[in-house]
Amino acid sequence: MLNNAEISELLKKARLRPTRQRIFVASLLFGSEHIHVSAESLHHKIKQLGQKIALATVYNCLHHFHKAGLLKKVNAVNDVIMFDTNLSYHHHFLNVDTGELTDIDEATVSIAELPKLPDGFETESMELTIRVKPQS
Amino acid sequence: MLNNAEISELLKKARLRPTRQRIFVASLLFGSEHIHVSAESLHHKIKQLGQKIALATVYNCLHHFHKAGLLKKVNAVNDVIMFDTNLSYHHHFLNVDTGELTDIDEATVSIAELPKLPDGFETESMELTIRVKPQS
DNA sequence: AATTGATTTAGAATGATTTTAAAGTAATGT
DNA sequence: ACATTACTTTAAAATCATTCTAAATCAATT
Ligand SMILES: [Mn+2]
Ligand SMILES: [Mn+2]
Ligand SMILES: [Zn+2]
Ligand SMILES: [Zn+2]
Repeated sequence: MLNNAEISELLKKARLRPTRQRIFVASLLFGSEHIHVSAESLHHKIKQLGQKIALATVYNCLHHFHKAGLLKKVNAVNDVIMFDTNLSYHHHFLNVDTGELTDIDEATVSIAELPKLPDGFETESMELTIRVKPQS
Repeated sequence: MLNNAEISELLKKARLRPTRQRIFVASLLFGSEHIHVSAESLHHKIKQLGQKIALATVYNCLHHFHKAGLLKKVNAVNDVIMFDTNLSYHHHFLNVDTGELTDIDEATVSIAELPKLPDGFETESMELTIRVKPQS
């Protein structure tokens, strides 16, 4: 629920030119509930809303937003890269049928022990994915 | 370290015809340490060993072995499907630079609490991936 | 308004995987 | 053994997500 001026401001702070396309994409991503999108899913949503932005631009946009720290890249699912507006450290349910991701409330998971890393390595990120499917 | 007769037996038990190609592929996968392979990496290894099996056959083989419960499919990494000869429930280090997977000893991780699943869903699998990179 | 460098875009290219369809082979019955 | 049958292998084409190319457009700056 941010207005265009606010979105422009947000983009400028991230050192991204507030272009027509970026403003529209950002309006779909930020300022409301956290969501998970792929380039394709976002492109579909844009078309549904009667706008026309090239698919390549959506890819560019998502990657730029990610580099700028506005989006988190989530483990690919079914060969599709998902981006997450929830930047905090958290885990996911993954619907294996649809590929849909749902955040897991971090308070409900606790990892008690962790193994030591291989020598000379450091952790980049850590994610628990619980793959779920409709009860059979 | 299985001989061809043992591998044939293993394939028959899995209701897979013990063809020349499957026997060779199985000999590379089973009977020694647990490994993680992609179709490409396995195909490379086969060529290195002076054998010639079509890449499509390697794909078919891995998928058949997976359906037969001989291999576990691990989350895709960098757009590449990895298969795991370690069938037990376990977690991985993922080298984000190379895509290489390493098993985490299950005894060194413990997940203390888990969230409740969405209604009508059941867990298919659960995996912790610790992405690691060379220390900077 | 002109310049400059970034951005957008359609379309081509890429790379992993899957599909097709034809040729080859394992299993089964005779 | 031989024939039959069903399954498997293979090269090549197709698919699909993503990236690249190069020309057109645009935002920011002078
Ligand atoms: Mn793919
Ligand atoms: Mn790809
Ligand atoms: Zn999330
Ligand atoms: Zn493993």
